[in-house]
Amino acid sequence: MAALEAARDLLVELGYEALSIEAIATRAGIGKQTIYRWWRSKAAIIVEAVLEGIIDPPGSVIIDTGHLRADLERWLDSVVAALARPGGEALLRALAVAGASDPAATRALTEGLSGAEQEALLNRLRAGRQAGQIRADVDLKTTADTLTGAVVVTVLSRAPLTTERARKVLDVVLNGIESKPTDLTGSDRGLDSHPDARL
Amino acid sequence: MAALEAARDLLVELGYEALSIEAIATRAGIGKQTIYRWWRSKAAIIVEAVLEGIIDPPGSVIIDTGHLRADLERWLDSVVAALARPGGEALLRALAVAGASDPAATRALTEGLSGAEQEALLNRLRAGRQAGQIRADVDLKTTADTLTGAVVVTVLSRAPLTTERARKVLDVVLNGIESKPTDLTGSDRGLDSHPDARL
Amino acid sequence: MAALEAARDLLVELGYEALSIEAIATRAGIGKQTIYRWWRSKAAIIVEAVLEGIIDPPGSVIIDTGHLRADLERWLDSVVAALARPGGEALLRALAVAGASDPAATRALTEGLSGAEQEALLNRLRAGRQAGQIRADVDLKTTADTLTGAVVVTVLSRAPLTTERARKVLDVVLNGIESKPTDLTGSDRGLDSHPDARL
Amino acid sequence: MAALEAARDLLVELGYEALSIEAIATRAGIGKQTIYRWWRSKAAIIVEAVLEGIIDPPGSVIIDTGHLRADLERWLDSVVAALARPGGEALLRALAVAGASDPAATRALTEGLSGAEQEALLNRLRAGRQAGQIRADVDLKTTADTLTGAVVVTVLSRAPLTTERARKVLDVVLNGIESKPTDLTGSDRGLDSHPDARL
DNA sequence: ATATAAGCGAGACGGTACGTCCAGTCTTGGT
DNA sequence: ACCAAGACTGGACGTACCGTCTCGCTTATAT
Repeated sequence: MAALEAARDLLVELGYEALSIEAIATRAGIGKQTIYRWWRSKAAIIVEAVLEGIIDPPGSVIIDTGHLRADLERWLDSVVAALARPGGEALLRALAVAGASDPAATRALTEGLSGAEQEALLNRLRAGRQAGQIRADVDLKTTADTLTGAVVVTVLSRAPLTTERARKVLDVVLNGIESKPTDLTGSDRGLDSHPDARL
Repeated sequence: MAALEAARDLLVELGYEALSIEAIATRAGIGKQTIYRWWRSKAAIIVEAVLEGIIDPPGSVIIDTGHLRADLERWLDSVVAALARPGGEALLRALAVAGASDPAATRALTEGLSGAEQEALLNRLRAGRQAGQIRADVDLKTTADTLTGAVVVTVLSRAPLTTERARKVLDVVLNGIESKPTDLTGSDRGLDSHPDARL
Repeated sequence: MAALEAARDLLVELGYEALSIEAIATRAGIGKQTIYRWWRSKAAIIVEAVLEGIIDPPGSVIIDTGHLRADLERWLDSVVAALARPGGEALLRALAVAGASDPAATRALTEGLSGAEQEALLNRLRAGRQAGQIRADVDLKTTADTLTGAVVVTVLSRAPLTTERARKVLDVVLNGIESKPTDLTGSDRGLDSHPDARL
Repeated sequence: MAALEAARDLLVELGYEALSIEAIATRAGIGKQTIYRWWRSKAAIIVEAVLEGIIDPPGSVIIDTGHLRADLERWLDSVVAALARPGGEALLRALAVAGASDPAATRALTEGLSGAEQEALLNRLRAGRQAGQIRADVDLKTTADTLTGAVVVTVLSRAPLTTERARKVLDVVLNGIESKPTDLTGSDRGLDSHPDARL
């Protein structure tokens, strides 16, 4: 649909707030009414553009090599890379605003976008649990949300989202922060052969 | 300032997007120009109202009883309670939108609001580290962001933020998700030497 | 058009300067943009209202009974009567201001309004010339302007425009002021040869 | 007063409508309140500037050489010249608008400006009547108003005010337009040795 | 093959809010 | 004590969009 492509272009040029339905219609060379016939709001247009892949979302890659930490690192790296593309962070912010403004958009996004993205992440975590890499009593949904939450907050607060930061987040989520007084041998520390894991 | 109180009231009544500077001026019984003289944007008004305490942010209580987990539970409970107040979640969403719309607002919020809130949280974490309750190599800033991030995404995605959910988040962050003490054989550790583990 | 009627009413109530486009739109129950779509300025609205007859201009009646002086007297009387109507003088002043403010309005008024009004007057004068009642070398356009000019200045200077005053103007224009028939000696004519008489 | 000079400058630069009291105060380097202390309105400022000679009015010269027509021609020429100066016509229009907007300004102008200007013209006409050059029953005030009225209307209608036009006006007012059937000898025509009198 | 209708572009419409300018009043601080 | 400086409420400016509403002009079916 020309409207979605026009919306994408204008979103990049102007940002979400300055984006107007009128401008989308004009740019797309279609009537305003046609837009209203298909979408309820500005947020709905952007959401659909994302879900339809016209705006390519800050996609990420989740694979399963059997090594949980490595896979999650790879995933976080791909997220960082996706957001580092021009307009990547702006798009995530736009989606956040669209979601905050419109409950329907929120639902569509969490079901659609996260339905692809988060589900893949969850699957990897489930596999990790089955492989005994993840404690059985951990809530995997919470884990996924915690990981993405750290990313979202970083972007919303306009802090630079670097690979290092991603590593630190991963370290917290994988290892927790509590010191284990019962495990002074550092049995699992030795296994952590990544000296830069918490740079 | 009457403007800030009017902004607060209208924010609760209408939400951030529907909030207009004209309405704030009318409600406050002041001239529109006066608002423009003091604030650059709608976001700036809300930010100042929050920082000045006219809008009381979803504030929280952080105390130090020496028991880290209990203190963090108490803190998260207070956050949940604050957001459960009428307009609490809407306010957080409004702040997120304000921050996403206006870089200056982002900075002011992260420095001001988190400067009080997050700093207190960080202090508690530092105390915990000194007390040996937190691993020395953990990045405390990341920890704080991860905790708040989980809260923020939950609210932004309009999922119910319950005490249970808060407990689960805390469990992940405190304990991590990796199973360790029961798995001293390092069954999956062999993979750790994958050369591409941190690509 | 509702806008023109609203403009007319408000012009009478408030006067030209206090008249606002916003008030016209509100009174007419139309959007402000609609007004801007059709007219460039406040002056243009008033001008069109006059030309369309929504505001009926201080119209006058010019007939041809063959008796020049009587016809002009009748015309002037009708002008006086028209201006004596409530808002009549105010309207003329408003038109003067509109014309003074906006060159386009000036043109429209002189071509449109005077195009009807002045043309009729000119026609009567032409008929008078053909009938030998008016000197052949008199510039009729100048004559018409002189008559209306006397009326306009009177109104602009807020002097009472009475039938008596109209009669006096007519006397000047019809007869001239120079005493002639009784002064055939040309007592002051000797000066006529002054070389600088028309510097 | 600096305010009057600032008003004059801004009047030339911007025109009457675009002239603002705020701009006058700023330009004059004085407080707005000071202006309101001395003048009631924008019109009042302009009027006083004219009356005080800060804005020099389209002044004219009326002399008495004994030759009525020549003197009036000379006067009209000086009026034409004054209005031909840059901003001359604009000033007259501004005064017309000021007068139309503000009754007090009208009075001040007609008493002040015309008190100098018109009085001199009236005096010349009175002298002409005493010399028998003007019919005894002519209303001299009306005559003066008719002459100035023709000038004012010409300027307001944005028609070019030329010497030729002034001559034609003078011809009408001096000679009248009616042909004199009882004076076929053309006694007074011969005296009119100005072949270009009605160009 | 022609009539009917459905979808579309275009854009006018009544509105709301924008951000700016100025009116006219009031307060403050320096001379 | 005055006055420049300028903040204040109020209100109009002219613009941008909103979401609704006709308009004609395609196309595309259904008679």
